[in-house]
Amino acid sequence: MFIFFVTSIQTMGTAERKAKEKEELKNLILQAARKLFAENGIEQTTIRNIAQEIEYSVGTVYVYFKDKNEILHHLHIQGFKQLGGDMRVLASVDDPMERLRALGRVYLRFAIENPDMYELMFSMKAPMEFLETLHNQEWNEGKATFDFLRTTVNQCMEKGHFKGHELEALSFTIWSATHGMASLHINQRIKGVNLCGPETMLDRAYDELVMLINRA
Amino acid sequence: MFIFFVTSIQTMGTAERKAKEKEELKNLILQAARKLFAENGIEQTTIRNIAQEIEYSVGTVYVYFKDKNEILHHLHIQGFKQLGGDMRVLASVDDPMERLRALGRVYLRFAIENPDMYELMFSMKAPMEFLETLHNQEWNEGKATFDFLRTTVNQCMEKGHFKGHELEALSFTIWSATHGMASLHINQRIKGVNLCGPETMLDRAYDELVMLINRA
DNA sequence: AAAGAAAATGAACATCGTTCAATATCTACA
DNA sequence: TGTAGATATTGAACGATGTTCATTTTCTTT
Repeated sequence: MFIFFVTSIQTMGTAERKAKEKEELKNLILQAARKLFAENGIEQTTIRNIAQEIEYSVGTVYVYFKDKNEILHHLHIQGFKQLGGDMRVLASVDDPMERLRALGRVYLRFAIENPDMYELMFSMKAPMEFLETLHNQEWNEGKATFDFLRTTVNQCMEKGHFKGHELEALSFTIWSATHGMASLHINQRIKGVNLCGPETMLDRAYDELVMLINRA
Repeated sequence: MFIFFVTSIQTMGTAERKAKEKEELKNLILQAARKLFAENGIEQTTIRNIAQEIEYSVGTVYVYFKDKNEILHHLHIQGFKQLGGDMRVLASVDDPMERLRALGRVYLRFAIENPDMYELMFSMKAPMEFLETLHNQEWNEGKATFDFLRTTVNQCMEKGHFKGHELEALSFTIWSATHGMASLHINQRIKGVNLCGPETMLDRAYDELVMLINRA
């Protein structure tokens, strides 16, 4: 599919080096973007800020990324890699019910510690809009994360839990409940609704969910 | 605190009329904003659009509203009034468990039918940021809505359900689960995760939640 | 060393929310 | 009824944003 016009034996060496340099700069942009996100939030981070951070011009950023959505999409993938890593730690937990309960706590901790990243992954339009510009591209990151949950729920079922429930729908319900807590917390919708601190409320609420799940 | 300099007997009449006219124009702006929201979405709706819709200048909008956040906050209140009205219909349902189950369906239907309004009410920063600019102002809209849920859950407890659960935390958990479904649906995070249509998935997932609740 | 390819630049454009001096309209009273 | 003062409305202008692209700079090959 790709045709390279090779004009000499040495050309291939420099071409590889150039490709590596391009990749490095691309990563440098993403790294700067992520740093500025963590420092000032996504909304406050502009293309000009990113360019200034890596000491390149604005136009250069657009040489390496089609638009801001593509940058956000790449960071959204990085976020899923981090969350995936956090979740894989639980692979060592043998009892599926215990793993399921721990999974939600890992998920919630990730959301609380990386609120901007979480919003990018599960709320913002930008990364999904970029996904739509690609043809036939599916949301593999979300799929993989959900698969981990579904597999765990399935193992719970095999052990006799969740009788009468549907695997797919129940997994989605559990995801929804946990995501809902994270979402309401990040979007500051807990404030004013209860008396205790929002993080305490999250822990208590998750305990309630666990109680509901344990019964089934 | 407010001092009116009244210069004649008739002054009060015209002052009232003026106040009413101001109120009417304010409502006209909100009405136009809401119409444009429904037509083109919140993100695509600009102050200039709103001004053009009501055939006033841009500056006029800023005479009646401090900034865009204030407009969004007013519409966010309107949304809660509508949702509150939808929910109050269920006051006639005697059995609290039945009312609780129906409450979630009403909530989900509202979210699906008014996605932009829902986002404004439960996700966007703007209305909460405006709330913070006010002095000592709490999120009364959210409180009132949550109270309806908490009251219902409390009545369920009085009938012997949810033994061992905490009222406040369990209510929040149920809200989270339902909100999570709405949020994932509106933010297009269901696509690609499952095979069936997203709305079918929502119904199935809510049924699973109901099963969990019924057991407790 | 020079020509051609590749990379980097930053001024310029359209649009956004927002401001405010200037203008237009209306009100109250002689 | 006419006029001064209050009130309401205007829209050009500002700064910031994402984005584009003709131009310039740098690198590569011969």
